[in-house]
Amino acid sequence: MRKPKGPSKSRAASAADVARLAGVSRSAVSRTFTDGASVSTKTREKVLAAAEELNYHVNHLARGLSQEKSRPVCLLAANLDKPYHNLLLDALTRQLQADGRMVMVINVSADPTSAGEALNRALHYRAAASIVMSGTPPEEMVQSCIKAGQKVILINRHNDLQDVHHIQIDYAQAMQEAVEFFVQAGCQTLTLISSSKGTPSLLARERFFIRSAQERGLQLTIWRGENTNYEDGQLAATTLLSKPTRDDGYFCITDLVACGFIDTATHEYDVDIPNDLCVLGFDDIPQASWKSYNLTTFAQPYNAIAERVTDILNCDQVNLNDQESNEEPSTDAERQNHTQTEKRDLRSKLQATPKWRDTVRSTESTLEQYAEVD
Amino acid sequence: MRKPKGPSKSRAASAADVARLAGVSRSAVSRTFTDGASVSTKTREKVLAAAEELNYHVNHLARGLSQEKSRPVCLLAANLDKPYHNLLLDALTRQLQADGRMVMVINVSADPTSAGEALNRALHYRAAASIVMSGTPPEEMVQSCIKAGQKVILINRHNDLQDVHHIQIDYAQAMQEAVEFFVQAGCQTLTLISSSKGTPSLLARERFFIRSAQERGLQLTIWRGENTNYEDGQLAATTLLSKPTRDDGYFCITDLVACGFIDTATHEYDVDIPNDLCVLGFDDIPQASWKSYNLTTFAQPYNAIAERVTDILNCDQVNLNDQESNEEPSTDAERQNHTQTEKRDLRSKLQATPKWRDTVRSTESTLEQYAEVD
DNA sequence: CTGAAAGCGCTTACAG
DNA sequence: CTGAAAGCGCTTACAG
Repeated sequence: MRKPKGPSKSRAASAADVARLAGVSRSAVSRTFTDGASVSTKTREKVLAAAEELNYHVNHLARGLSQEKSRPVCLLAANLDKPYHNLLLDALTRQLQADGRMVMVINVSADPTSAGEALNRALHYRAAASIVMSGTPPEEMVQSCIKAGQKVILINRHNDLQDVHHIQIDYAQAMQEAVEFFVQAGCQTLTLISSSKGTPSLLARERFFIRSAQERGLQLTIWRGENTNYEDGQLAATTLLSKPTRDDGYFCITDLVACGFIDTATHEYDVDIPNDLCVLGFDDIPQASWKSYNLTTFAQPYNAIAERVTDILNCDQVNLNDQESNEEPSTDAERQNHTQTEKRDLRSKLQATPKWRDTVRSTESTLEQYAEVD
Repeated sequence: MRKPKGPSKSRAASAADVARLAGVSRSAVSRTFTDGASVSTKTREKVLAAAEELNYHVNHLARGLSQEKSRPVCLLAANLDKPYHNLLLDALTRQLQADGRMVMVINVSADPTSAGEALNRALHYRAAASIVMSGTPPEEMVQSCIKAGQKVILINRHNDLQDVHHIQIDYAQAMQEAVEFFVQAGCQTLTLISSSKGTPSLLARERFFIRSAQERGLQLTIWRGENTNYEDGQLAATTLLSKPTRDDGYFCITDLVACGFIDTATHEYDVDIPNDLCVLGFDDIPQASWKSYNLTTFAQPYNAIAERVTDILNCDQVNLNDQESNEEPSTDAERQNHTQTEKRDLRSKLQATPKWRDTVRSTESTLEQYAEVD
């Protein structure tokens, strides 16, 4: 009930206020709230009491001016209405928070220039890092960020930029397993339902699927819709199932496409999956396990990706572009090698794991081989 | 190729650097990047050129120390893997960004204490506002935020806290329309499938639905699952459809529940919707329109909510808790009234709009009355 | 362990 | 229109 005196001008208390009330220097206050700093128990308690009374909270905005760790991390995300992106966003925000990071999410709309604008914002807020899970920022913006001392992490979107960190899924193995699924189910002819969007991960999945199908000597048709959404799957079904002959198996490049394909196949073409034909998806979105779909698919390693991100953030390894490094200079060959190795390690860890469900005809052996993981 | 001299210590350029290069004072630099400030064209151009060369970007972290507008806004969100939350998050981040705000998303997990921790973070980062779309932060934390000069906005989660801004949907009307749907479809007995979670918006929907059903003299059963997810809908179907007699209509408190209910009803109980029974959902998540569900539901006014939020952020109306206001003092009655009016206005604007689809038996008249909105 | 001082980058009166 | 100066809140050597 009793109101405390003093500047209640609805301005938050500062370290100076606390110092005054506790009768110590502002350095002492600062030390009390700094992890490894040396303060006597007595001082610390006085400070803590004063802080409590004034409802003091260290201003991380100000702290960020000198400490890199309390600077924000930017997350460039798009398609926030799509399940895959949500799952990744969920995993990333959890992990980054647990790591003590403040994460600012930048919604990168379909507008192709917005990724650049987002990176610009990241620059303005002195982000410790920019994590790109959607969009393709222009190369010069990425370079600006790196020059400003920022780490840039690209998730599932390989390009040839120097000095950026990449986190990628090993699509080669997943696509090989995908083809194997179809083979086990007795499929001879396949259709790959993809998109002409041409994002890096789409292209990678396509390439490896095609290669694996060829290796297995299967006949493969490729169909590409505009996007990778439910509607694209519907259109694929309408187009492909009207043809005089149907294939044995259909690999949908995303689960969303698979859901649309299955719905139209089932409700409009009276197709019985997996008896008439086999369907496979990718992403393991929640809907894939819904009864109407029960889709065999591949789960992205969402949590592993998120852990990778914090690993990268926490290694204060000198930026690769710091050419005039004053550590023991290594030869170009060695540097190259080290980077190579690191990339390979990283890649080898992130595997998409198969989720066996009922849209591919099963055989006992495969069921065993690909037991549900969790 | 040629490297510029100077401190390329991978430290970003500061206003001082720019001033030096341009041969002007740092005030001039500051003014050049401040909207209404007065700088001569000549100075501005020199500054701009120097800034360009040094790749200078105003440090918003530092700016936030004195300017409220460039301070971040915090968004407390949970269930980032659920469609409703994604749609709202999408709308909010878009709108806030368009308004020039930096938005930091805090993932409030199921842990009940995490909402408080999140608000604590908001305090540390001197957020201009905290927007709560999930979780129930403890009252004292909310008060701390407000005392620190922060605006607190609660979305769809009414409570009795003073001085916080509320954005709410008018569930009364939506629930009345829901009951009307069932009546039009010829239903006499209804079941309300809800959850025992007891969040404010759930309770409000329940209350108004019950009231409307009573007004219409319908027989109503209430069933509550643990949550409001797909699995809860499945369990509801298993439980309710095993009973000796079934009701005519089932109102699912969320679309996710409705999807689970429909899937189990269709695939396990061989129910034909809407001929055997009618189903209604709430939220209009993307899956509601998928062919397997084609669910009649109510769309949350996502964009209107987001616009409301920025409206609140941009009105610099003195905080309501500033009791010793030095404006012309108004009577308590007047203040009260004003707040009331504002709340009513706000509420009247945000309506859930019905989306007519095929899970309720239709009659021509209702089809006309509730034409698809967009 | 502790305090005075300089520094991080900005903005905003205040004189000119 | 312009610059010197004080202020926003913090941290981090530097002496003691």
